[in-house]
Amino acid sequence: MATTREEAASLRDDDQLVAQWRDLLDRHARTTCALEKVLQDRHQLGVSEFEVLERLAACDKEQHRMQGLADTVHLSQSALSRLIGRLEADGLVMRSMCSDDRRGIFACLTPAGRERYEAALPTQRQLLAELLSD
Amino acid sequence: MATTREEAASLRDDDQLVAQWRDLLDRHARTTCALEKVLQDRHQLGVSEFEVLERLAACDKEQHRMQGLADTVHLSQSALSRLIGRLEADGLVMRSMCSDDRRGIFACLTPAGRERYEAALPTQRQLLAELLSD
DNA sequence: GTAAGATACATGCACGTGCAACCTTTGCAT
DNA sequence: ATGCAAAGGTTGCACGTGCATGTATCTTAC
Repeated sequence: MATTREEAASLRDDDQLVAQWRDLLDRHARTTCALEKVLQDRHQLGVSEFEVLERLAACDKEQHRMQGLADTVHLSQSALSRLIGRLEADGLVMRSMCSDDRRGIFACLTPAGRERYEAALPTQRQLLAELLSD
Repeated sequence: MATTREEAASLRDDDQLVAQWRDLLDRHARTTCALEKVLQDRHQLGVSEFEVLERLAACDKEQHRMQGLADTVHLSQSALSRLIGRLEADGLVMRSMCSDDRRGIFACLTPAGRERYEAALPTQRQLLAELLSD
């Protein structure tokens, strides 16, 4: 059967869209998998854990709310709550109340947390450089 | 303290690398989350399920081995085994032996599977178009 | 032909995640 | 002041995933 010019164009668009989508999936899977392994092996940290530590390390003085953190690392509220729980159990972060809104909870790095983050940092950057360059 | 020109350049590289990484994470999270919701709501399919159906629908005659599928959709072998199990339980795919290598297992679409895939296709493409364009 | 190693798939298990339910606190309306 | 909805955070639960293991089959070397 014949194909009109418009249909052909729309097919090309579709193919290009799918290619873009698969490229995104490929990149994400490769990078995340590799990072997960190396961070876990060398520093006992998962990818999400590292991302959270990075946000906390960024603005040192500022305290970070749970909800805000959850948004920036694309985790559900509950996932972040437990993640912070794990980090706290490992002595890497501390929870503290915020006095002006007593519903809120602040998370901040402990010295051990900062140390662990800084140890893991070069590992992560190097892997990113390898895998995102192509 | 002073910063040499080389250090400054390396800092810029680092920032750019991190920006690229976060952009990847952002895009992936947004797209995957939205897709997951809409595919689940409207077609009772997860993102991975849809991806597998798409691979199966692509070359209709050709039979697909489990391992090959696992690689193309970035799932572990066990994850794919169970995913095919779910699809099979839903009547969307069929497993069949391959006679030349009796370790291997073929997966192929059932008519119901093809129907479900084709029903979900426009939904997925439209969402991709919305979210990947920016 | 047989034994040893490799490959393909399935399954037990531990773990991280999202959703929904819950509790506390806050803000707003009356 | 009081009641009521909304927001922040935690927890019970179900589910999908990866890793390690188990079983069957294929391959290679002797």
